[in-house]
Formats: sequence, C-alpha cells, structure tokens
Amino acid sequence: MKLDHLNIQQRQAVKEIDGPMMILAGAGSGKTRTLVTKIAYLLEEKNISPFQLLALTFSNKAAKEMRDRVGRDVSCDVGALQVTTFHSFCARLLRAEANYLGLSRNFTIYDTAEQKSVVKAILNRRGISQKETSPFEVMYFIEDLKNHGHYPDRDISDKDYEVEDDDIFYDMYLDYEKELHKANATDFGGLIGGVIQLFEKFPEVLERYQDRFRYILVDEYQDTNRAQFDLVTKLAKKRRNICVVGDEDQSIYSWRGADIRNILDFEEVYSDAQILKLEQNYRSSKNIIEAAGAVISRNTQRKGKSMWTDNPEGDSIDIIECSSDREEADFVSEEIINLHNEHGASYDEMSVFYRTNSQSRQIEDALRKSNIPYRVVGGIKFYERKEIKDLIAYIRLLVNDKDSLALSRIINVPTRGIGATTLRKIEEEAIKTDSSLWEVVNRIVDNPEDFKHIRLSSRVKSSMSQFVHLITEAKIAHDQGEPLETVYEKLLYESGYWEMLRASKDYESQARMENLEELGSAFTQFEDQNPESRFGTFLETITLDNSVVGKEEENQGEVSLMTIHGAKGLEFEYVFVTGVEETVFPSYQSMENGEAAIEEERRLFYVAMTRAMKHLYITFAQGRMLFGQLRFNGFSRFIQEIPNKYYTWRKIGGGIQANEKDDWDDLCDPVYDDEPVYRVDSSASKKMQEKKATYPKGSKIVHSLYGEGTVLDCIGPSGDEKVTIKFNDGAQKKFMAKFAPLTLI
DNA sequence: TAACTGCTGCTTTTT
DNA sequence: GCAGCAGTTA
Repeated sequence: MKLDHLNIQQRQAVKEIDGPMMILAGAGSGKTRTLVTKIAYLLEEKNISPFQLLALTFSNKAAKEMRDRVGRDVSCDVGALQVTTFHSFCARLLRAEANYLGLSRNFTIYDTAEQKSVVKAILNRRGISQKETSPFEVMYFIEDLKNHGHYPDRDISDKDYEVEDDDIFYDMYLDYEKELHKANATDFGGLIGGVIQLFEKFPEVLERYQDRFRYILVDEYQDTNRAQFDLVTKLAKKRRNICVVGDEDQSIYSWRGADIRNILDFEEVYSDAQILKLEQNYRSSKNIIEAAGAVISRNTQRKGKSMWTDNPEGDSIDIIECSSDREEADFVSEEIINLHNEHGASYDEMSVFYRTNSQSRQIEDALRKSNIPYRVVGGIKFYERKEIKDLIAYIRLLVNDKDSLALSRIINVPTRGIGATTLRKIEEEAIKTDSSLWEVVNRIVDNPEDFKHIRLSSRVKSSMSQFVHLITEAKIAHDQGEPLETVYEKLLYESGYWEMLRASKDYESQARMENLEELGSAFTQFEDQNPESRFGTFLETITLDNSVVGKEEENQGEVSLMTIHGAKGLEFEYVFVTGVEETVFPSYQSMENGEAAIEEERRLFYVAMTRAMKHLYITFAQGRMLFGQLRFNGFSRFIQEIPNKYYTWRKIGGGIQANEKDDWDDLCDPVYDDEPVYRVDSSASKKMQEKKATYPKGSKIVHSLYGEGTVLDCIGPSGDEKVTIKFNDGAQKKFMAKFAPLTLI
C-alpha cells in the first residue's frame, strides 16, 4: 500500500497499529488524511474486517467527513464499518440491549430544552423559585455528574468525583433521573452513562463488544469527557488497540465537560503508549502559523507542540482598529468587496468570526446593505424553533406515550381549554397513581365517572376526548405503515395547529407555516433515504444530529458568518476575527473565572487564527454597544500577545479625533515582556493624558529616498507606529515610523 | 385564560 | 436591547 502522500510522522501513525497510541495533531496537520489512511491500512493491508473496527468522533461533522473519505479511499466493502459519534453509537447500543436496563426500545432522548423543563418542574414541586436557584445551575450539576460517568447507584468513591450526602442538588438529580425513567427517556449524558452502566452490570455484554471491536480509533479526543474516556477504556481493555487523535490547543468545550486531562494523563493510564506529534501545518502562511504559535505558547495546560510550515511567509496579519462596532462591520463589508473585486476572491473563501451569536446582527446589516451574499452558520437551529418543537412533541407522544413532557407541551396548543389548572389536576392524578399523563387522560376519557373528584367541565372532557382520538388515529395510521408525511399532515391539520397559524395575522406566522412545510418535506426526504424508517428513528436522528434536514446545502458562493466554536475544523482563505476586545474576547465571564478559563479563551483565539489560509484580519472596536450601553473595553490581551513583526496595525475611519487617538494608543500601548499589563478598566479612558503623535495625519514629511509627501494615516502603538504616506508623485507607501528616514516639514 | 407590566441578568452550544 | 419570569389585571 502506497503511503507516499504522508510525511514521516503521519506514516508512523498509520503503520503502528497495535497497542495504545496518542496522536497530537495540530491545526491543519493533515489529521483526517492520516486517520482515513490508517483505517484503509487496517482494512486493506492488515485484513481487519470492517466489523471489528470502531471509529468514534464527537461531532457529526467529523464523523460524516471521515465516513465520506473512507468510502472514497477504501476499496473493500465498508458497509459494516462503524464511523460514528459517541452518542449515536451509545444510542444504537442501548436500543439493541435495552432489555438489560429496563428501558424500552422506543426511548426518547431529551435535548437541553427538555432537560430544562424537567428541572423546572422539579424546582417547582419543591417550592424553589427560579430566582433562588436557576434551572441552569441544577442542570449544570447533573451534567457534571454525568460527564464524570455517574449514575444513581454507581460507586464512584474511588473516582475523581465526590458526592456529598443530603445534598439538595443531589436529591434533585435523583428526582430528575426518576422522572426521565418514568417517561422512558434519557438525555445526552444518559446515553454514555447508560452504556457504562450496562457494561459494569453485565460483564458478558461488555465482553461481547470487546471481542468485536479489536481496533478502536477516537477522533477529536480533546473534546471527550471523563465518561467517554471511561467508556473507551472499558471497550479497549482486552485488546488495548486504542488510538486517540486530538489537539489540546483546540480544546474549546471544557464548559461542556471536555476534560483536557484525558490528553494530559493519557500516558499515565497507558504507560506503554506511543505519543506522536503531527506538527507540520499544510494550511496557513508562515506568518499566521508563527503568530498563532506565539499566542498559544502562553498557555501552561498543554503538552507542547510547535507547529511549523513549508508554506510561504504570506501577508502580514491586519489588525484593524475601529471606532465602533458599526464601523467594524462596515470595514468588514468594504474589505470583502475589495477582496472580491480587486483580488478576484470568491465569497465562499471568506468567513467572518465572532465570539457570540449576538454579534452577528451588526455584521449582517452591513453585508446586506452592500448586497454581499452571506449565510449564517449555526444560530437558531431549525429543530429549536417553537412551531417545530410543537409538532415534534405530537410525534414524540405518538412514538412514546410515556413522554409526559411532550404531552404537557401540546395538550393545549392550539388552545383546547385545557389550561394550567386542568393540567395541574392531571399531573396530581398521575403522581398519585404512578402513571403517565397520557394514561390519566385516557382514563378520564374512558371512565369520566371515576374522576368526579377532580371536577372537570364537560367542555374540557370533550376536548380531551378529541385529543386522545387524534393521537390514537395517527398512531394507527403510523403503525399501518402510512407515509410519515401523511401522518404528520394529519396531525398538523386535524390538531388545528395549521389553522391557528393561518388565522393569526402576525408577521411571524407566515414564516412558521413555511417552516412546518419544510418539516413535512423533511419527512419525505428522510423516508426516501431510509425506507424502513418510522418516526422513532427520525426522532433519534434529529436529536443527535440537527443538520439532518436538507438544510446543509452546498455553499453557493456566500460569505460564511459563524461563532468561533462553529468554525472549528473548517478553513478559509480569508478570515475576519471580529470583536477582539477585552470582555468580549476573552468574555467577561472567563475573565472572572481565573487563568484556566482565560487559557480556554486563548485556545479559542488560536482556533480562530489557524482557520485562515491566506489572510487574517483581526478587528476590534474602541466603543461597542453591549447590554444596551456603549462600552469602551480596550483591545484584547490576545492582540498584545501577537509579536508585532507579524502584523500591520491599521486604524480606519474617522471616528476619534487625532489627539484622542494618541491617548487611546497610549492607553492601549501593548506590552511585549513576560508579564503583560492589561488595562481594561474603562474608567481609565477618562484619565487620559495629552501626547502628540509622531506623524499626525495630514502633516507634510520628506523621505530621504521618495521625497515629499503627506501623512494619510498613522497607526499602531506609540513608539511603533506605521505611517501611510502619499507621495507627491502619487505613490502610496507604508513605513515603520521608527526605522523610516522621515522628517516632518 | 390571556395579556400586560415591571424586573433581572446576560457566553460559547459538537451531542 | 432583549428575552424570560413572576406577579398582577382584564
């Protein structure tokens, strides 16, 4: 098998197949190429059956990419090959082995919004207001437990997580688990935990899987949490053929439980592990790689790689100082037009990054004004829209009638006169008789005389009867194999949902109706691709991968807008990183959370920088509207961490007056020694001192070589300004003030 | 039952 | 600046 297309380290990563291995693969180092080749090598050269190989990733994006490339590059039949995400793998395994854990096969997977509803209900029941304890706190607590591989009766006293007795949060966690179990549901963390539980309680099941998966590959290893590490360790215990690939410098999901120790401790867990580093970057210019390297080298929590490249030095990084967020957006759109018209760059080679989604609006406005085609990646997801969640709730109830959360969501949508009071009565009854809401509603409909004690009006009772009829009819149609879209439409029209939107005159309803039509075609499309599938598989697919509906259409020459988190794994010729200011990036929360949080922000900044292949723009605004207030935050410490030889500082627009600008430069004077000084206190901006620029805008100068000219612009920190000069012969040139032979006249 | 009003408190979001 | 909540009013 030819491995000429790989470098020495990559080739070694491919050929060493036995025993534990960790590959530290830096940004743009050909990680996927190496992994795909390794899979091909195992299958074709070592004759491993695809059935015995397991490749796990964290994201669907990565799984899909690997699957596609394996399918393209590998000649043998890869049908049985599992290249999938941790969560899909676990969901499938749990459904296959459901009988062991007392779940039924049609269990529902709750997403974050549904988890929140459950937690809210628990808080409510305990009489705790959301002000006292926010549901997020409880959710975070629960997730943290699950991320560490905890499940209710698991003894993890010898693990790295302590559970205290009579902890009210812990009690709520137990309530939560009970609630989910009653609803025949689990959550993302529960998928992983469920498999761990299964493996611990039934060693024979574990052994079956250990014998099957002789080679295990884990991609995006830096994003795995402790539970996933546990899971993989269990699976690999017998054969020890485990190969993990990751980059600790791109670990940006620790707030989601990703545990950087999985990388830092790998050698301790596997003392005979081979550690390989892929340090050659094939993506970006030398300037970008070295600048990014300088920034990330400030982190202490890392194994330490040093990326290098054979690529040309490339353009200087542009640091753009703007007076406001508005001007920043205008600069981005003007520069995009410039790149497009003057440099022939196509829009889909450009991307604009921001720290938070809310920053996109400003940019979108500017792009729209200039008629630049763009698309926003991420943001509000299709399946998170209210109307979609509503109809999905109808379907969830149809698939799993124990899903009381789904029932309570839609029993009064559209309004059927079954309001909060009635619902509370049903809930009380359900708790008393230990049944689901669906069962209670059915009992009321079937034997109304048994429920005289909860006094329901006949209008309410007849609505309930209609509701039960609707769901039951749809369920029968579904069971008889009617096309999914037909059943869906039945629910949509006969529930009155469609009519409710049609009758409503507000502006949003039109869009909602369009979304519901799109959902309809999603069913048809899904059924075409998975002919044997029913609603159950559809639900699982959309919960675990919300890019599933025809949404992921090809980029037809648009500028991409996204958060930096969304940019991981992608690359663009031209990248704009916007809003690079203290309190925005790093975010103010991270600034309050100590050095570890700042290191994560720094990794995020590193990810942003290393997405750029050809040209990198870093922009910031002196003043920005934040929380309805104009704030002056100063540029980010990360800008100060870029050695000045890699960038050109440009101040654009007219915003601030000359003397103010000098004060600003002085205020933000970057410090390059070992202990950076950060001046982020906005009140400091009021205590600015007077100081003159070396070459004020508009002043006349003479250059010993080029003659007389006018200063167009003077930018950058004082003592290190870059001056733009228009000479009398029309030529325009940029100089470093401290080196150029310039004299003021 | 819904609609209105004032108050609070803000990230990122692969699954 | 805006969404989401709790408490109040029609």
